[in-house]
Amino acid sequence: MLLSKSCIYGLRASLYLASQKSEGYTPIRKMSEDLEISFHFLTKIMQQLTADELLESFKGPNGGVRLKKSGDEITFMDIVMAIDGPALFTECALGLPGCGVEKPCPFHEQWAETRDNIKEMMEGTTINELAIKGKEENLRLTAKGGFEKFLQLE
Amino acid sequence: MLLSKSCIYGLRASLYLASQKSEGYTPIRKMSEDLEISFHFLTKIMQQLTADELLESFKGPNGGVRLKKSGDEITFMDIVMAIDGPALFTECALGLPGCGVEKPCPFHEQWAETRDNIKEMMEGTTINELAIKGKEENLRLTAKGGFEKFLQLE
DNA sequence: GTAATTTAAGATTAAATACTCTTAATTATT
DNA sequence: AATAATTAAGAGTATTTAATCTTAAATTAC
Repeated sequence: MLLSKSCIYGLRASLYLASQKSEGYTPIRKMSEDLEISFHFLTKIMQQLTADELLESFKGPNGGVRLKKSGDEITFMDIVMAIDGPALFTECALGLPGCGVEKPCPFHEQWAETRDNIKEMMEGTTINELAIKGKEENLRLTAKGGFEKFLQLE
Repeated sequence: MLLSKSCIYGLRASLYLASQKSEGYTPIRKMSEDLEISFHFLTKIMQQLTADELLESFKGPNGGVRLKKSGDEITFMDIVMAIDGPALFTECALGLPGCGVEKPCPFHEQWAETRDNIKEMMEGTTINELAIKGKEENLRLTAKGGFEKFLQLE
């Protein structure tokens, strides 16, 4: 699996937040229901993103979480790094410690090129870009429902 | 993590076998010592590759495992598919079931392109190619030692 | 200031992956 | 035939990841 479950949920939740019209906070309970993710598990993931300054949170009635910066300034990679960390982009595909240009494994060359492609793709993709695409084409963020399900009416 | 530990060990062991000069069987015990992989765990992985017809085995004295085909005909992808299966190349990066051209997620386009690159790279890399490179440049298959450690003298 | 709403944090449980141990089956050597 | 060397297979344990439960802290509204 490329990304952990936590990371996948964090990405879905970030797209959800980027698609919200209102500037206000969105309660995690509502997100967990819309996205069909366990509330407590999602809460932990939102805490990680909040600790990493990608989100900000507010306690109490009308509280919740929201993006701390514009969705244009948050990349797919930002979320991946915050939750899964850099391992995917630094570690040897054959699991050898310290594999790199100085002490490569036989597969290093191929993997270094490929993972740089993955990296560039993730760095070049913003969550706003994905959220806009999702809204325009009514794409999915859950097993079933379309995107419109998440658009906050005001 | 891109590949499971089992898959990583399976790949290292396959490169090891591809680098052997002799046509004979190599005992898993010896491989496990050279590659610093637990004997029983490696045995299970070798069983998987044998069941998938990538290796063949022989019991008893002078027994062991060896490549069933030439290392030129076994790709990196063959080993990955035998051990980790196709999930990496078929599943949605956001974990949505049934994500594809008909019912895509917002990230589908980017991921489909990237994973096709990974796929092509793995399909286009043979274990012989990597074994030869490893021998010529004395690269590593373990945390410490160089490749020469594995070359069977005869 | 009390109750309701919400995130934060820690403890616990469940499931998946990684690894180990034991026994059985096969083959070669003597 | 007996012994040793080896893979096969299944059961068992440990570690990691995923998910749940409980309590605390902050904030709002009445």
